[in-house]
Amino acid sequence: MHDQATGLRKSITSRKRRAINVDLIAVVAAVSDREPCVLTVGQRGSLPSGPFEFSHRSLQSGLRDWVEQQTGHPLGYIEQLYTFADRDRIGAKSEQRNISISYLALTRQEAIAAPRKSHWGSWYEYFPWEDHRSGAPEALGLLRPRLLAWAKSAENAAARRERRQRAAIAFAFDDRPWNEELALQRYELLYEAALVEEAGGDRKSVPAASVSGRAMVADHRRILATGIARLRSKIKYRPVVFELMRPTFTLLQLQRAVEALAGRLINKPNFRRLVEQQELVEETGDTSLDTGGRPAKLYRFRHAVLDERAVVGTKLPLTRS
Amino acid sequence: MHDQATGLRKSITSRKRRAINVDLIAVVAAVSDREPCVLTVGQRGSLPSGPFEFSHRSLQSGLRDWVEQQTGHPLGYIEQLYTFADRDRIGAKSEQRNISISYLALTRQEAIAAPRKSHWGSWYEYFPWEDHRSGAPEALGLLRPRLLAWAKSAENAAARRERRQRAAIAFAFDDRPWNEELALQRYELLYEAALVEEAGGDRKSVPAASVSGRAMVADHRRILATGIARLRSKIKYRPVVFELMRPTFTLLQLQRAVEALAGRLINKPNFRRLVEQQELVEETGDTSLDTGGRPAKLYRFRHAVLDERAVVGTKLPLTRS
DNA sequence: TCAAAAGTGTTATCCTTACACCCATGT
DNA sequence: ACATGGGTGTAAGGATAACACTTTTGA
Repeated sequence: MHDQATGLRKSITSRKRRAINVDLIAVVAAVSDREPCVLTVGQRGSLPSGPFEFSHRSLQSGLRDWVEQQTGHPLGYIEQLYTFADRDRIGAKSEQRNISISYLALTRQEAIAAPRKSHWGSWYEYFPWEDHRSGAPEALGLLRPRLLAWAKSAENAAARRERRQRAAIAFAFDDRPWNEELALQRYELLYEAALVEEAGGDRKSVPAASVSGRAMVADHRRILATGIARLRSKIKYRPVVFELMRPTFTLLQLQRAVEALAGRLINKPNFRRLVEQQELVEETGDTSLDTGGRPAKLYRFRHAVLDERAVVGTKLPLTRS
Repeated sequence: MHDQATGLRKSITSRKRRAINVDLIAVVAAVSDREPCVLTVGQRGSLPSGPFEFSHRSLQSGLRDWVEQQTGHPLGYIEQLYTFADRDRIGAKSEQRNISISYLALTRQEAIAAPRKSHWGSWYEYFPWEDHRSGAPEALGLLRPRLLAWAKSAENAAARRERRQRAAIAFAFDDRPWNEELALQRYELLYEAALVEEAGGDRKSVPAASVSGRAMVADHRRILATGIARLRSKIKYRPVVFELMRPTFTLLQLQRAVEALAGRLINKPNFRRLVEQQELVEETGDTSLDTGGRPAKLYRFRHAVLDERAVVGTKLPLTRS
């Protein structure tokens, strides 16, 4: 049933075989304990994906089918990320045009039915420089001189200054503030500077995986970076975190989840006020005892807010540091 | 050169003819004097569009090619809007799958080379309820009872309440604040309530065009609504208005442009402070005499801001009303 | 008793909003 | 003189950020 569309790839228009293939690809995110995770398939780190086919009722349902088939994981919240095209030369007589439509999906990790060959990995295995919850990560310090060297290696003064400035903004050099939403720009910069494996070139120029992060197949890591950046900006103005939470949770659990996504720490009292004042949650009446300290009130998401207003925000009270 | 890919549409996999067609479609926006405009082609109101083809170097360059070919208009700033799929039944033996990748493009109206069969029309011809610069528009008052009637006509009490509430939020009933960013939700609601021509059904249920707006081909008006909503939210946190301005401009001209896009009035002193304090512009040293009053300083956009920081905002100091 | 986490209160600061007012030009 | 638009100053109110502090449990 799933390969009705493959005939398309065999159509011939001239001497060269030409085909347009439409792929659906998903960044499936969850938060486990305090770690933000992404779902991959296979050994080499691929995001779940598959061709859009005639049997699919819609793009989203096609995506759901593929992810469920490849990982056994049903998807809840889905939003589109970006569509891009690549021209792959497969052989001398064959040229393939790939259109990839990428999505961000949010779930809870325990909702896994049958893991099959799928794997949950922390975001920060792929992007070690993105986790600032315990201060600036070591990877960032090790990347800094290499980025500066890359900037210096530009041809003329203008290009050097421009590279230097882009790196400084994205990676918060010279006492600039860290901006967690620039995850995509940072990956792109590292790619340009050939500091990640996917950029090709000689292996020796790429730092160890603990610094440059785990590579993924093709441009999947770039798509993951897109998803992370999107989610980090979205949690600030839409109540999407709740898609990642269990039905009931404590406020600190909620805070830890947001911190995991943002890769930064949040001021506790201010975060609680923000959440409560926006009426995003309501008490269940129960308390959780397994907190390690004083029992905490349990809350649930007030789904009604989605109807009540065009929600404007869950802004983050980030700590200055 | 442009029809190499059409062979794809003829590939046959079973008894039915099946084809996947990838279309590129553009919302091309400009601001003329005080009116936000969109570029259409043909008599019936179509957005410029065409199939993505093998000869195109990329999706964006394919889009540029089509728009330039159909309207004679070169594009500057482009951003992707959304990708969606539709299943069109063309005949008994033929089924067509259409994937449309939509874009928002910004230009200056005077940049037109040769208008051909293209036409600039005001946004508010298509969406008369969206222009609140002279207070709540008449169309809104006329749509209100029909939306309420639609809400009342739902099957059960829960559905009635839900429709009522959605309409109230989107259209600012019951003294709710008007939110210009909900342009898409408003169009979708009117479509659902069969108050726009595209929804089909009997013509009599649709109000006059001065109330329900000018229809467009297929789902083009929906795509236009998507573009408007995106632009209205984007001007608040990225300096994209400048793509629509002449190289030099007065601050009031800039303000009028933003007001045209937002469909709302802005407080003058606060707007000026905002723009200046964010260092988005610099004086040219010249002044404009054709203002009808005291000569105004001319400014130009400081392109450097794009490099200096990950620009966070041009928030709008909207007036309360 | 102490550690750990829950939870509250207060203050300084900045940004937004509203509004009042003066300036320079053409008719 | 006055209409039109350019341009500045200020003050109230709300949101944010920082931090000090109390409460309740388990070990």
